[in-house]
Amino acid sequence: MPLKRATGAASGTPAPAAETVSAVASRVYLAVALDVPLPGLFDYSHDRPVPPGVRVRVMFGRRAMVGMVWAVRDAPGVAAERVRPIEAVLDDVPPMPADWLRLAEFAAHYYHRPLGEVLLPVLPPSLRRPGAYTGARSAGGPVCRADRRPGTSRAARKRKGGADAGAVDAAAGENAAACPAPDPARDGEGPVLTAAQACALEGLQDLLAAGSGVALLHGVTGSGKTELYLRLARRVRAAGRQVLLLVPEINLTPQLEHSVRARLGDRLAVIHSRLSEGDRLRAWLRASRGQADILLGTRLALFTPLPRLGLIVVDEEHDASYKQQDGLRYSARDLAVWRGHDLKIPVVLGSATPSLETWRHAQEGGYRLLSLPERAQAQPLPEIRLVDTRRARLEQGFTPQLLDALEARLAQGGQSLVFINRRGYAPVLRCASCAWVSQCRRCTAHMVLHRPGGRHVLQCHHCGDAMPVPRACPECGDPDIQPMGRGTQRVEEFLAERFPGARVLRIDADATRLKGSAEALFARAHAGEADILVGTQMVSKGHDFARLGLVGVLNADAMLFSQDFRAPERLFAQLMQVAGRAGRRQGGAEVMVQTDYPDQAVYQALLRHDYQRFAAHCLEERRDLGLPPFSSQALLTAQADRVRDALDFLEAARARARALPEAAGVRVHDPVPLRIVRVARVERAQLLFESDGRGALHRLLRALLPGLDELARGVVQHWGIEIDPQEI
DNA sequence: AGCACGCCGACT
DNA sequence: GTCGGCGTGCTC
Repeated sequence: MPLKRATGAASGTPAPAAETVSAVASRVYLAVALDVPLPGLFDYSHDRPVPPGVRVRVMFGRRAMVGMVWAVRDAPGVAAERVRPIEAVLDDVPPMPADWLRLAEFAAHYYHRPLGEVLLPVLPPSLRRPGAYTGARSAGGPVCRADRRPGTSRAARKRKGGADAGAVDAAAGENAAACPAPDPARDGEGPVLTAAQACALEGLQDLLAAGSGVALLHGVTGSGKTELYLRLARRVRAAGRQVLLLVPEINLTPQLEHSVRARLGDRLAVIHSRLSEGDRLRAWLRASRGQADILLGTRLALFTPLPRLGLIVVDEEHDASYKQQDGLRYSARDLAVWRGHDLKIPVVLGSATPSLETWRHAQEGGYRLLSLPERAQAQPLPEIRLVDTRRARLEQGFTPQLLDALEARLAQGGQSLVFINRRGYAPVLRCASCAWVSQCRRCTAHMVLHRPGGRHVLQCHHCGDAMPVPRACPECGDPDIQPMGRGTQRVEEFLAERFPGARVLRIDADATRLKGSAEALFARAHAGEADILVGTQMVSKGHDFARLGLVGVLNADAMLFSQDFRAPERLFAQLMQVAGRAGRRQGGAEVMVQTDYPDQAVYQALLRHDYQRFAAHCLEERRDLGLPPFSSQALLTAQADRVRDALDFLEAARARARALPEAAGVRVHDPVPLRIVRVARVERAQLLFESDGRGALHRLLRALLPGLDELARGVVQHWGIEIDPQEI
């Protein structure tokens, strides 16, 4: 053991000489998880054991990193001379609790990623940057950000002096736990429940009484699911426990935050990725110390330590946003169910159109099914009409029927929503005389025409590349280049021209890019400051627009013929959801879906608002084809300069997989290029693994994946594994 | 993933 | 003569 190093290395943590001496005698090794894409843990030496779940600063190669202690060992797993000392033990927050560590361990194992890639990225950013720690305790506030401006860090250091409060960090959680302080004045029960709500609430309370289990709250749009969440939350809190309330999108937090505050008071914290670092850390600390009773947030909020967690609610559980699309590709909904099971606490999944995975569990009795078949305020569901576009004379994509309906609503002073799931002005620009189209230089995709405030720009939605619109065709010089098709901007422009008196408001990712603008736009929509809303799926979720009486859907068919076997399910959910925006407060609402294929099963089910039959139909199909939820899938993805290399790698991986004894019972499909082969000059391909049993699939991956790096070397830039992929 | 080292082309 | 291109190799 390198004695010399023990004294020399203590630069970060000055310790009295005597302590150093005794420390050397009891040198230990800490297995540390680091956020690097390498398997396993890394051993560092230290003078005394440190409990798992404590952050440490270490040197890794040439850079300083924040890692998390996972275990204490008496001997290193690598040659002793390679082991370096811990630079500093970061004690600004208490060790991460055991249940949190279990959750992360499960996620790492299930998604086949190293522990460090789970443990660290899910922490607030200021807790994982090596420079952010100054030794100042983070009690009560924005912490020690030494890497920021000197002024800030001085403030932090000043805080440290007075704040011996920080020394009781660990105790703070328990203190708060002992005295939940709900405001009795605000603890009213809220509106009178419908019979169905009362019945569902009873079921949910049984679940609470039982202490654990999963319930699916299947309620049509406007049936008052939120009201039930609030009542449950109130009960859970009264029992001294915390509630985690997950929503799919950031845009849905303000509305729910408002409801929660109004009914349950201010012991609420909100966590999502658009928060500033300071706000995110403060919310995280409040929740993890038990100072907040309700934590409301998007998928990343799932990884907040909650010492008194008593209930998890996943609203709109079917929503694809719960699946993280980069880094660790976890499903927050699935992990929420796991966390609930692990903690033996109830989990409530809510949706008007549950995912087929969840629906099957509910059908087979694994989840308790609670239904709200009617709207809470006695409003009928909107009447849905399919408008056949095959024989219609379209004006800018609109049928005369839809235009008439818009006009009629305007005359009545009602609000309408035109839904088109395509942002920008036009999806492609085309030359009238030659074959030129606005192709992205770096992707196998068209560049989309955008007209922000009258300026014209071509923009690639896949790589973000932008360029000015050419005045004439770059190929043949013809000045006649035309936008083809339409997106939200063009629809907005058309409607403003067509209905000069109407106030048209567009809400999409472009209009809400700036911080706070989404909230402002939604506020205007809610306040009735718009007669016609034009929007993408962003407007279709969760919002409760009081005067909205008409929904028109353009271009729904685009989703109909996707390669993805989940496309019909998603289209149905999407349409049910957007239809559900209409007529929540008053009757006579209508939804018009323009389509070339009115006979398709999806549309027919939609007409009848018949989720159950549609789900049964889909499940039958899935069962016949051996698709999820009747099988488990994993996707091996590869990226290379040329798709040929990616395919070759996947082919080799497939050959290797098939040679393994673990391949029994696992279907290994053919490698295929992705539909959009090239994005940002990188070409992609994938290989699907499928198995009727989850265990067999994971055993094969466990045997296969460790060898793939070797196979990939020099052939592909990157490869990855995605468990339970949502898009294929 | 970073971040080094390491060998071959166009510039102050 | 150097700055710098990114190939490949390592990180407890």
